Amino acid sequence: MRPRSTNSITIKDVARLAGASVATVSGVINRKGTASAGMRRRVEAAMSALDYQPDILARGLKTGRSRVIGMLVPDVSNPFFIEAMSGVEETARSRGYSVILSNSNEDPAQEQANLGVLHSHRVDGVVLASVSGQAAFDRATRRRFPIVFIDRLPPGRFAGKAVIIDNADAGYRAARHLIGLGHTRIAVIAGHVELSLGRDRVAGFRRAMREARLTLRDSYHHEGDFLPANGYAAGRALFELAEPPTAIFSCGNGITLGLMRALTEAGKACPRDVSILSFDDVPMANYFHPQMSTVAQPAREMGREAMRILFAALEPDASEAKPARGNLTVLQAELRIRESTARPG
Amino acid sequence: MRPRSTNSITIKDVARLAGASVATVSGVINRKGTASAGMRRRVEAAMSALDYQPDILARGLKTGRSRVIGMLVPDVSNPFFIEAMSGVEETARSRGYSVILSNSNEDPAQEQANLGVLHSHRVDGVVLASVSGQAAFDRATRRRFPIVFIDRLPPGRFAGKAVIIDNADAGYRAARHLIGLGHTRIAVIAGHVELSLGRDRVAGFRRAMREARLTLRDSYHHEGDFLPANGYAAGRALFELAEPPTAIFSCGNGITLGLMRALTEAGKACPRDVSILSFDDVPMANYFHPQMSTVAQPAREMGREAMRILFAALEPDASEAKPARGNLTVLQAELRIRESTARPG
DNA sequence: CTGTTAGCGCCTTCAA
DNA sequence: TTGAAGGCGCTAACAG
Repeated sequence: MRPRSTNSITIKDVARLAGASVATVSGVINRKGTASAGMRRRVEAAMSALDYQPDILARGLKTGRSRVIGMLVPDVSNPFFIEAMSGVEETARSRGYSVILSNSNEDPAQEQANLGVLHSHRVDGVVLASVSGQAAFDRATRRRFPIVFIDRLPPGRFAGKAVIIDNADAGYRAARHLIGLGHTRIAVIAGHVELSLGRDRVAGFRRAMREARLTLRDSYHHEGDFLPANGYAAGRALFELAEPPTAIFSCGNGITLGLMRALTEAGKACPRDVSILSFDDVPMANYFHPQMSTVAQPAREMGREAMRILFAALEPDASEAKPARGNLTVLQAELRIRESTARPG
Repeated sequence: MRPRSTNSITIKDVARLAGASVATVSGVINRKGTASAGMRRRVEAAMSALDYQPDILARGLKTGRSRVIGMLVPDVSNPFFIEAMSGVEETARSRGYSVILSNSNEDPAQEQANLGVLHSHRVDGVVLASVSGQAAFDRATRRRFPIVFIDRLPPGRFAGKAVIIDNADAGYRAARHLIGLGHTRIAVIAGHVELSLGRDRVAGFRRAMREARLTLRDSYHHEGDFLPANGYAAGRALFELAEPPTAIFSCGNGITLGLMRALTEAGKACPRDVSILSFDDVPMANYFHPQMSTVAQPAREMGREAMRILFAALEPDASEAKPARGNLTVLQAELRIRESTARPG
């Protein structure tokens, strides 16, 4: 066995240099306030002289807490998850935690495996954007670390904690905006309708249509996943219609990308020929043309909130304990109207 | 002290259920091949029955290896780093390692702090896109974990490992492309010229200009950082010139974003009024207009390569040991010509 | 106020 | 082929 690198300095080295015992050193590290001022100063001097860093692994072995939390997302290149991750990381670090980022590649098996790895690392908690809701949740439950779901709710009965947005409302308001502009031929490109988030967006959308006594023709309704390919295929089909829609609601940023390409290839212009309302506000997209009108999810805030909930479970005694809300934290999406939506030609 | 969650199952539980000793179980976990076939089967059955996951922290304490590597970048929302990180994560996972992602926010102090945290977590190695080259490297050296630098080279004498691209060549080819198109009034918006990567891009660019007997006017040369604000400011200045450039070389994707906004506000069209050649190929950008001609860095490959180098240092005996190259791995950028560059009006 | 010490879960000699 | 025991660095009793 290869020993730990020999020049790694331990609490013993600090104790020796400071002329104290390891317990004393440990005490000042953890601010137990049980050491005299003089002693504390000597210990602190020794620590910085040696450039000592406590071994969190060893500490974790003793305390049962690793000070690491895991974040597991389906797609690390999706700006939405990046933004959420950024919120998680920022909040975690402010409390002295680190984040292991894990990618499930939209693959349930991968998700299972990664959950196992996170367990192996004894993460104190996990923020999970799940691919395969139910299964993951069952296993996760057994594994016994707190999980906060984000963005996607596991199907079926769900008793865990989650931070999501009100997708039905978001879909509803999206439709209202388009309808208010005067559109009647409105299409929707949905993502995974097996996921509640996918279903809800469409449901809210349909409700607004119904209220306005508008019908959503079958040919104006596409389903699939959240990837550009889906948006592209749907866009092509839509633009080839004898009577194409004058407005399209795209349920995800990936879908929108594919849709934009289809639009270009069809020789159409947005919003002149067709209005496009997208989900997810991708900062970068606002530098290009047309600047997208979007239903913006507070991604970073979702990450922060998920961490707050996790901490509440991890450190129930922490001062800023939140009043115990329900298990579901529902954030509101926000309509951001820019250039891509306009009155019908 | 709160004990480790009581239902966490250990190697002892597995040994008991399998009717073996912990040493035997440890042997089959680590494939030492020292247990009988029957025993091995019993142990494996017990492990899966109990859904046992070895405690990597405890293992690390013993072996001195955490099976975690750290990745520290200046800006997690920059697609370039995301892409690189993705390559790192993928390669790490394939070898049984996890990745702690850390954000220095372009702040040297933050970088120092995070390096300390990573050390505390006893990461086996670090992939670092450094903000403050020299200082970070000094401290890092003392900390004694292998570091592979990526993208940015620390200034001054540098003896560590790094994966970068040939920035001078990239700048050279960028200029050649614009010159070949017939442009003579060519501007460049540089990033941090304190960083070698920033300097080199401009140097290569200038060389090509010189060779073509073209001059780079002072008013056509802007410096700053890699953020959109810089691109925006430079763009405004450029477009207000009595004789504005017909082509602009932007040294980073962030710069390009700001530049595009300035372009729009100036009422100009690309490439009709001005050609724009950008650094960094951001996949998303190709769905918008105009599709960007770019000098594409192999970001994901840089991440992968950095991990390979790290593994070579971590596990020198691994079969796929690379022939010992120098410390610097230089990848080539690739010119991807799309719509944003054309012959001058 | 400070020192001694028993483990946390695991891996690895060393004996049997 | 298997079992017993020590110790990695740290924290928290418990003694002094």
